[in-house]
Amino acid sequence: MPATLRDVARLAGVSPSTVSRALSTPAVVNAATRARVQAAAERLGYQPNRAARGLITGRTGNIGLVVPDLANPFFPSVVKGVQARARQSDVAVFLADTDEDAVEEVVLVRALAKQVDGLILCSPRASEEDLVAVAQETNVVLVNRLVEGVPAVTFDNEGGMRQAIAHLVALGHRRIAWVGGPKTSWSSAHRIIGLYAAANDNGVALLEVGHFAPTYDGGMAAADQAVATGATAVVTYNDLVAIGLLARLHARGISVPDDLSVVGIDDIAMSRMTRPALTTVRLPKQKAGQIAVELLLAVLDDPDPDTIIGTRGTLHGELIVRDSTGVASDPARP
Amino acid sequence: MPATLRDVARLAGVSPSTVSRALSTPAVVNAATRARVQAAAERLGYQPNRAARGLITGRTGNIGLVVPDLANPFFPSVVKGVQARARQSDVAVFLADTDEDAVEEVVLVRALAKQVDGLILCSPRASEEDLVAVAQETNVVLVNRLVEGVPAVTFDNEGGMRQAIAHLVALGHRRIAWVGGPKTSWSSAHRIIGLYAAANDNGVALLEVGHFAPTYDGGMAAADQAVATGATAVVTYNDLVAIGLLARLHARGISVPDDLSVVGIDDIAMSRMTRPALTTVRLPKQKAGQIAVELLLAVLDDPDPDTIIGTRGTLHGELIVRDSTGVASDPARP
DNA sequence: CACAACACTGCAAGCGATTGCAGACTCAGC
DNA sequence: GCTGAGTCTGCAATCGCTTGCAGTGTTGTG
Repeated sequence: MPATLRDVARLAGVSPSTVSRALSTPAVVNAATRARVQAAAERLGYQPNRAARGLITGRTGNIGLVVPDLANPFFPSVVKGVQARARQSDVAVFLADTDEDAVEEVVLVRALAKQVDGLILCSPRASEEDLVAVAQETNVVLVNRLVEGVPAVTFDNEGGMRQAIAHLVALGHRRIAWVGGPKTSWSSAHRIIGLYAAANDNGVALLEVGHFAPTYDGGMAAADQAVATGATAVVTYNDLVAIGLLARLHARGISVPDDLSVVGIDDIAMSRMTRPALTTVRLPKQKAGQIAVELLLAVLDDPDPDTIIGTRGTLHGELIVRDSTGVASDPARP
Repeated sequence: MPATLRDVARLAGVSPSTVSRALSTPAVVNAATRARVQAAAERLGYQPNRAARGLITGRTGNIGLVVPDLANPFFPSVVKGVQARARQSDVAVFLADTDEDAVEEVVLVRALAKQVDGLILCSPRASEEDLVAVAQETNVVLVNRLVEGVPAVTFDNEGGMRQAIAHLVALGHRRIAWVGGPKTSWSSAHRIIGLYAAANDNGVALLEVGHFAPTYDGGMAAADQAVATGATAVVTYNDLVAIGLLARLHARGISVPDDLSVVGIDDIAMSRMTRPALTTVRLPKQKAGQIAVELLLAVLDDPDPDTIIGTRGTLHGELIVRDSTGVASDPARP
């Protein structure tokens, strides 16, 4: 039913090969012919059949995007960034949600790999070995995870943590608690490194309160332990955790920021809607998605390993001060 | 690099056609041969090339999913449902986000249509005519929107609204405000119908306060007008709007539910995290995604228009009572 | 004016699968 | 023992497009 290359060729009075060239390698065909072909294509509303093209070129024009959990508002933002950038380059994106399951993730990735030119793995939960293996079979770009030899776009965790600590220190905080994310989380591990560095530089005591699910309930679970540390401020793995923490603190009658300051990370939309509104480190999530696509496109055009190693983006966060942080309470008071 | 049909054929000592049949129409080939072929395929890790198959069968094994805005937590839930169900049937899903733009939506749909066997349009913003046109060119299933002759899965808006009103009436409310969604929203239009029906049956005065963006800011904007109606309770287009409304009410020192009760619709994850936690009508969002896939799959298998007309799912909502609703305040008091 | 260089265009061979048609073989029935 | 039905299997065409190679026509140069 839809017009084929032959139809265009017939209408333009040229051979199919000429049509093909006129459309995909315009430079190589005579200007007059090209115009005729383009007019014909236009008139017929010709759209090349992707399957046929893919069959011969080996490229599908599709990319895959794998995220751990769409219900976590962090990821939809990244997805939007990917979508928008991909559309500009006329590539379609397959989306897959792994439900935070590292095993499922690898299975899904393998399945998707066959149907796409490349994959963007956002905050993958899989092991480093698995990721390296996958990266060898397919074109892969990582987001929010760094693995030797695999192109990636990450956030400057250390810088973000430094901003958070500097802010808290300026408010007089000297004992700061850290609520960690999942044990296997790459970003959780790296955030704490930045945190220690900043804490050391500022003479601040950092109190770790363990690992929690990156969710509202995780935050609820962490709250009491965070309070028990005697810290005057707490930094959490992400905003969702901070929001859960806020809820539990309120339930216990602990006032934020009067008794305790809270800082999140991500700046999801919800964070400005809480009471008090959450101070947080804003991560350029959409931007990350966008850059990831650009990286992937670059890799596809030039799969030279040497070039790839260099292609790595680090995005900087920005401290957003809202109402959940205030001057340190007198630790002697309560 | 990957094994092809020929490779399998060579290894099994049969012709490619036999391999093809052994794998996709097992019944038609001799048991012994079939076993040999399957063993060979297994050993080579053979995976049929989708592009090649698609070229000849005209089916891609992919479906497209179009949503207005992933940043609205309602949609990720639907997407998850679609994903999960699609994966079971080994179909991949293309995701597209239209940014709430009706024009962009149609463009995107047309572009996607070429690469998929069918489309799921979730809460489409496009006009009825456009949707009908698209449905004629492609296999389409609608979610949260009804258009004559197009298979769809929708929510029982009337039933949901009845539950909300019944709840409020039981609490003594007799003047109830309605904060509408976007003018072009199908569900907004249908919710108000249900609302009027329920209001009439219960001798309740329904006060409309106009149309607002389906967002937190929309809710903020609507709050003062809702208060000005003198209603003792307000029902909003969705939870996001309710949450924005809650925030504005709090800023104005209006207590919920003491001074005013608030009911949302959707039950997004955020709704249990607000203060007070939001009473709302829970919509089975994931389920909707799942059913939509099943409908689409059914349509693909049997594109007979007569069958299609019948295939229509209505999902029922469930009132979730939390803390934003209480007994009606004495209207004379303020 | 002859010849080389160049710019276009067309032919035809695939890419990897599916499928209609016909040939080969088996087996039952007479 | 021969025919006909029935069961498998293989041949070859085809889906729509890309691309190496060869052929044609044009232009420039000596």
